[in-house]
Amino acid sequence: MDVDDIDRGIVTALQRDARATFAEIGAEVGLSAPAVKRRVDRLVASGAIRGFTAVVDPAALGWSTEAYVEVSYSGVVSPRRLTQDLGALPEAVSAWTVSGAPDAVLQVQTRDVRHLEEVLQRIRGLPDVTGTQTEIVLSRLFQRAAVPPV
Amino acid sequence: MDVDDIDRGIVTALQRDARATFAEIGAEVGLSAPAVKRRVDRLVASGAIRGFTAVVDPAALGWSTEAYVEVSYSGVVSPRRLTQDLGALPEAVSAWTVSGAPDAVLQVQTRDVRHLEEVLQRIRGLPDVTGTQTEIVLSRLFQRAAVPPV
DNA sequence: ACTGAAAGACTACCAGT
DNA sequence: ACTGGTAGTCTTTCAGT
Repeated sequence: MDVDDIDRGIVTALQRDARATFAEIGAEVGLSAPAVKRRVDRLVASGAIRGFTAVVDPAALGWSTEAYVEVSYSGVVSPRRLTQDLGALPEAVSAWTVSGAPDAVLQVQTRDVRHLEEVLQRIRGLPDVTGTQTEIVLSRLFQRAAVPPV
Repeated sequence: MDVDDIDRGIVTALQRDARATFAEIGAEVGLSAPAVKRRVDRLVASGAIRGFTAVVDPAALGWSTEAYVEVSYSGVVSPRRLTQDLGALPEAVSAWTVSGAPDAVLQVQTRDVRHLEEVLQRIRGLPDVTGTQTEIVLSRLFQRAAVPPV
């Protein structure tokens, strides 16, 4: 599917405020509200837009500790298997494989350090996991949309 | 400010679909639409909800390469300074300080590996930066809301 | 792209605790 | 006083032309 400049403008507007009305977005990109809706529907259907979500302050909801955990496995582990095993952890926010030494990196959000410790024990208890290395986030400097605006 | 179970339910609903109507959210948590709107306004005003954003597939918009960059500085650098310097990079998605060796970790999204290389050179050119260590993301296993649902 | 019907948002006001 | 519900009005959305 091809994404043109108007589509990119719509995506930028929705990244800034996912609850903006179609009329507001239309005013920004020079389109009528129905035309915007059609494009948004198309972007969602094609998968370019995966969804719309609330950006939450974890601390305000009692989740004060965040960490990145590098997980090492013995032998070869498939991405599918990693997704299954690590995705089963409710505290896991995101996971990915990297070009470096660890087999996977995991971002976890926990209520406190004690809770983090408990999660780490659960990870180390997973089959074939040989070790973890954890970096606790001291402060989140900034956090913005995953795709730079046009 | 105190956040009760109904607030947590509203946040969960908005994390799942930030464009849900107040009536839909109300049906889920057992409240009328105006009552939901009042709570959402309060959650936004208090900062518990930072905003609403579209979740985008970077690859579909031509941003195919993602990496985590550990940045080392000479001497002591304040978080304010880090936010300023690293936040000035358009390709920077997020940055944070950690308990380990690097002074800051940076998540960057680029069009391709060549673009990433160019960003790394810009980072190494920042004042007092002594070095970087980069891990390219091979595959994103999963990505979910930053706060586990109730 | 325009129009009409349906749905949603928002404000004001009322009731119960 | 605080929290939620109801009603009325205005805007937005969406399926027809």
